Amino acid sequence: MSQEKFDSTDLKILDALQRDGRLSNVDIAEQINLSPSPCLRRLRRLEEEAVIEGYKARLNRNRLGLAMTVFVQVKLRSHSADSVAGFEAAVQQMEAVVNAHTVSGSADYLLEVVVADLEGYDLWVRQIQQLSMVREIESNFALRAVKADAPLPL
Amino acid sequence: MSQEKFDSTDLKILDALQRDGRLSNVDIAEQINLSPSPCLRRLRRLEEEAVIEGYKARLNRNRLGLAMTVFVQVKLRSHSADSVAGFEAAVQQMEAVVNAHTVSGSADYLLEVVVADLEGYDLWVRQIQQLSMVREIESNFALRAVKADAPLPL
DNA sequence: GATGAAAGTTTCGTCCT
DNA sequence: AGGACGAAACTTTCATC
Repeated sequence: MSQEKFDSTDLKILDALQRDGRLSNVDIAEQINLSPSPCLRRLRRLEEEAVIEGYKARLNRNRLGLAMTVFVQVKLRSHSADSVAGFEAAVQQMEAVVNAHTVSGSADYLLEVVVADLEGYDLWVRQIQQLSMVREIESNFALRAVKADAPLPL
Repeated sequence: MSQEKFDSTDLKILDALQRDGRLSNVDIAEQINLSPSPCLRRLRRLEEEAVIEGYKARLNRNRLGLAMTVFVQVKLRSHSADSVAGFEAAVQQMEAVVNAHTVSGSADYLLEVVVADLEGYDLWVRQIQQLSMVREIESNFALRAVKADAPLPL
């Protein structure tokens, strides 16, 4: 499970791509002082082994009218398999939820919810409160992003 | 600030790219039933206007030995401009912090911290506790990801 | 906004060290 | 393992409708 399978060359490729996901193989190769052939072989291997899970464009939420990010702590009524599965399925269906983890501490889940405004948030809260397995939620509104989607420390 | 500047074609381009950041212009055009020329013009405009902030590879944290994600609530001793600026500069320097927001509620900041293991977490905690402006922290360990880095609801 | 052609890149198979 | 070469495919850019 650790990174023993990855040498420093692999890590350089991954680091380059997590900073600019549209780099071509030639550009990566140049950046890490390797010729394109072995660089492409490594890249394909990293993709096939799902070390690279995919690529995505980072969009500016504010510019898109999604001005409100809310972190929501959720406590369930019961931790039966049905409750857990039902809640998680519901969360996966909700497009406003962009991240969701089970967490240690007093809450069961921590969700990151993205909506346009307070009205959108109200609509979403009503949805989640209609889930019978939800006991309690606590919302913390993001006021300002200090650091967003930074690269992983490789 | 709202999305009045973006028509449904723009949104389709953005949605395609947030799901697959390596799509070529030709592929996007095909996917949204537009010819490549106007599609590329729109894409470049969206990049120049920073609606698209960048592109990144999504990496599998576990495969890279970064098995531990922790959400940390931080309270500052004071909210003077110096304290705030100092704390935020420190957070931006710390590679383990991949996300940081100021939030409403009892805490001042919510951080997402990525480390290899408990030892790495301990090292990071010591760093943050050495900052004089930090009054108190509360850590919630992510036990399992239910949804990670999902596309924005466009 | 669509089409088509030219120029430039990228990818990828193959072979060699 | 890394490096080199060439063919095929693709992308971008441009002119034109």
